[in-house]
Amino acid sequence: MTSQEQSLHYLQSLGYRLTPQRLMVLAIVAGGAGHMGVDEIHRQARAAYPYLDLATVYRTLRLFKQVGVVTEVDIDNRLHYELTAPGEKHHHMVCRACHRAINLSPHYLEEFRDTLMQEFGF
Amino acid sequence: MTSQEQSLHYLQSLGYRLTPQRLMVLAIVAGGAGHMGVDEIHRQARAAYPYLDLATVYRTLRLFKQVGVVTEVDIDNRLHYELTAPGEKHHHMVCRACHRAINLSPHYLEEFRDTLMQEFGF
DNA sequence: TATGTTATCGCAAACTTTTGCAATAACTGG
DNA sequence: CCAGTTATTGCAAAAGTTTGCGATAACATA
Repeated sequence: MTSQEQSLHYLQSLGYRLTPQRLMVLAIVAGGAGHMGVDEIHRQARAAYPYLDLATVYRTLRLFKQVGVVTEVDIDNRLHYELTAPGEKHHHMVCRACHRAINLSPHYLEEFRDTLMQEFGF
Repeated sequence: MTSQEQSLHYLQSLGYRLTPQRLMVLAIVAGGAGHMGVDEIHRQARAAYPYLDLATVYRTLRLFKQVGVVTEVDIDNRLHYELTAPGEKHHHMVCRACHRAINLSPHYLEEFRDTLMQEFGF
């Protein structure tokens, strides 16, 4: 069972219905690399499902976030989403000047964490 | 010198201008107890300054937040602001996934920044 | 105090996100 | 498999927030 299927089962177990719209949005977010803007998700979804409404995308993503399937990130005043990776710890850094977001590979974070642990004993 | 006056001086020292609108917004946020919604700030401000525009309130609060005079909080999909607790000279790092916050002393931030500059050319 | 420069303002419009509602489709139990 | 229940959808509109632009006012300099 893929992690996508797990998410869907989880939704169902909570009493939510499995709709084509939800499958589609999940697939797109899962397929994208890193955080995706709502607009981009909508655009991609409409390619295969032309009548899918923006409001539905927003509602779907809000639901996914609520149940923990997806993580919400605010980038330059716009909502972005990415699959929640239970095992993987990766963090974002958003440049305040250019608003570009970068994913920090664990390497630098670990280096940084080591420093923190030395100092604060985390 | 009150902490309000300190904030104003600080703004000026950064090259920002002191306008009646800014004085007003600062006074209102300082006067309110806890988080205040943008709407409420706007309403109160207009009582004394009828032509003050909502957009100006938004811009002012964004500026205050940027320079650290004020803290932004998202409550039920609406922006709220409160005076930043005086004396707080540390930085926060907030994990967007788990929402845990850690305080950083400037020293480690600088060290971390150096690493980032090397790698990403910021 | 007068003058020049330019940050800031008000206004209108754009943009992002949320919400109300009637129609539809997903699930349930028979 | 069928009918009933109700969560979900699409649409339209509202609500919240940001932005472009010309006019104005704050500050610096003399």
